[in-house]
Amino acid sequence: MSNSTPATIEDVARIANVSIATVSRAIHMPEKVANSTRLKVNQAIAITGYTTNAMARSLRLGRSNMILVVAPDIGDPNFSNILIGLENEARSHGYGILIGHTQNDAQRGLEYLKFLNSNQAAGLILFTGILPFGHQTMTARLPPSVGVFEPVFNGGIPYVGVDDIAGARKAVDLLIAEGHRKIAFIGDSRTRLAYNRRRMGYDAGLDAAHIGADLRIVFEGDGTIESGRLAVEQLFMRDTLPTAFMCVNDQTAIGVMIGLKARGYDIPGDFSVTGFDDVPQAVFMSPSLTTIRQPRTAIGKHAMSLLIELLSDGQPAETEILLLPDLVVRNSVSAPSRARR
Amino acid sequence: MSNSTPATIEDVARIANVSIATVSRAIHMPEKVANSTRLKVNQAIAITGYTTNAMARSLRLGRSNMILVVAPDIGDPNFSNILIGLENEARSHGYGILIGHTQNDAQRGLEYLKFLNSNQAAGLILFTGILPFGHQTMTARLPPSVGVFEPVFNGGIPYVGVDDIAGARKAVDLLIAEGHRKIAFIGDSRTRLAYNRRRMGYDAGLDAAHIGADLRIVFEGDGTIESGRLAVEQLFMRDTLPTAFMCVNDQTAIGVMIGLKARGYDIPGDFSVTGFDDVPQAVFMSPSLTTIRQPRTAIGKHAMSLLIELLSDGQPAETEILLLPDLVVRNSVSAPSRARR
DNA sequence: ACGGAATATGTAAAGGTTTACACAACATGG
DNA sequence: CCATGTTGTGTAAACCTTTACATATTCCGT
Repeated sequence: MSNSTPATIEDVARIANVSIATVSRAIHMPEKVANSTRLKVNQAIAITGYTTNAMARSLRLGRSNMILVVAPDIGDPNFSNILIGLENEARSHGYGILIGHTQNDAQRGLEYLKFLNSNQAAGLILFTGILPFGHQTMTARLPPSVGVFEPVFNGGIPYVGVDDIAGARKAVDLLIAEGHRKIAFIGDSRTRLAYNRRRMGYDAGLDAAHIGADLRIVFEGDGTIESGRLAVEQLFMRDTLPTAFMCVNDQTAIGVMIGLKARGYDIPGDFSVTGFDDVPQAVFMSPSLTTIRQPRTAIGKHAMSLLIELLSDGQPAETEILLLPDLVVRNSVSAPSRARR
Repeated sequence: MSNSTPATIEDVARIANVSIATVSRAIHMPEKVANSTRLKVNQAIAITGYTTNAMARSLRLGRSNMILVVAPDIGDPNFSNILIGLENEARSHGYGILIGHTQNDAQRGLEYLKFLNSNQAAGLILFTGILPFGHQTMTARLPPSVGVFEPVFNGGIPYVGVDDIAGARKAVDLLIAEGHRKIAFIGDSRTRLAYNRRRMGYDAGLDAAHIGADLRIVFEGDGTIESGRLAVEQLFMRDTLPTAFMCVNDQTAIGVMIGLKARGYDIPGDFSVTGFDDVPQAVFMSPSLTTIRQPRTAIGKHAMSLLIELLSDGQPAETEILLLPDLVVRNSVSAPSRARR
């Protein structure tokens, strides 16, 4: 019993006095075996401590019960909570997850492609634009896949993301409600889908409040803290100062806050600032950052359940799932100071 | 060639005009096959795009090339960088990693134990005290394992951690060098190894400077932000105020800073504060937190390489690897104010 | 009571790999 | 030139599971 080698289905069959086929059926199609038999088998399983050898099973079935999650950066604070969502959902459907990170290295990506080709994963969860998918040959063999945050190719692969437009709209609406009319938008790269969508939310919000767009206070950058700080510097060299900064992400917002504080301004007394993402440190900033929270765990959950659906049906129910992000009100926003209003 | 089903060893054998055994040998024991044959096989592999079916291989070999990493909390900011270290090392030795998190739930832990029993992982990386390892029967079947941060059982399983004593010593030495003599120690639970070790570093540092221990300024807590804040409150109810707070971890230090700021004190003007861990937000605090940095990536790397060694040799070269953490000097420490010195 | 369906179980093949063993070819030393 | 060793390759078994097919049993309606 406390043998060193794990029990096989044969051990169970011998003890239950049935064939191995019956044991397999008792486990996977319980309704197909007689009650009495099922009982015997279950007892034998309890005695032996038998667990199905996943490798043999996968080999026979031609697919594994593992799902590969490939992300560019495991250390990204956005990642871990999504992972939790992914993992919970996967486990509850009998799948395990396997994590790979490419560090944006094409070589790495290729390795994972190989991995997939050797049938080691039944499905793939793909974070924003990672794999060197130029290779048409490779993509042909890709297992069922789901993207996270942004669509992966032109076609085919469904994805789960966040409704950036609606999220950005919440931020800009808050600022407008507080009385701001001159709201700067500090973005990252125009090549990024998130930028364009959040910008659309920003534009729509201004439009709805009949505030004309002012391109002098709209910036591009690269989404880093430094890029936020730089945007502030540039703004102060011009003549049109905003009363609020709406930032494309929290990193940028943090940079903006640093820049403003370095110039001796008070937040939110002199300027209001909003972010997007709600990274962990947002709450530790002083003032704590008002931002739009990515529903990370939910994103993970949805992405995985979409993939699992794909795995069984073959057809995606929908090709795009956009989750609604929440506004998290903290202390970086207030009414504009009379002086500069 | 661009077939939908992946190529098998048989396809390669047919094209190279050899037996499948030779193909296998050409791959895994290249020195055992003739040069000419190896060439033919390699060409055939290139043509077919063959990759070994990992499941079949694992089944045959009786072990997988996957390593399970079990952690209580994937979202822990300490975790991701360790993961990077683990993953890099694993991949470079042909292993993949597989992540499970228990969320401190015994049921979850049990599931992973089952997983291990079904031979799905060749080895195990275990973060601080996670699995419900009371079950002696279970532990008997555990694959080669390595702990991270703290030893897992009484015996047997080697681990990789950080030299807490030396790390704490660096912090206390810095404070002493700055001129502090009344240094509070804000700990978490005495049941935790890290607490005891860091406390030892603290004691040793005071001792070396011939400063008598003052138990009125030594606290226990639970390692959370709130617990740090609470310690400050308690201190102010007594009469013996320190000039510096040495905290068992960054969370506690953050709490201490919040508590002190809430009372209107300036850091480091009125009080100096040190942490331990260097969590990501440490640098974003104001003032930024002087702390002891966990060499996270290195910890991951060492843990994995120890495990891989175990996997091949069976015997651990050493049973404990302690890495030296670095002091990260930021802005939360200065000389004590004259008034309270 | 009989034919046929429904139910329950067993037999055996297949999935892709590694490796013990067998065998062939060839080299070496006497 | 034979005995022996070395080198390279092939054959076939084994790893553990699932499932198509065959077989045996039971049940039902007529």
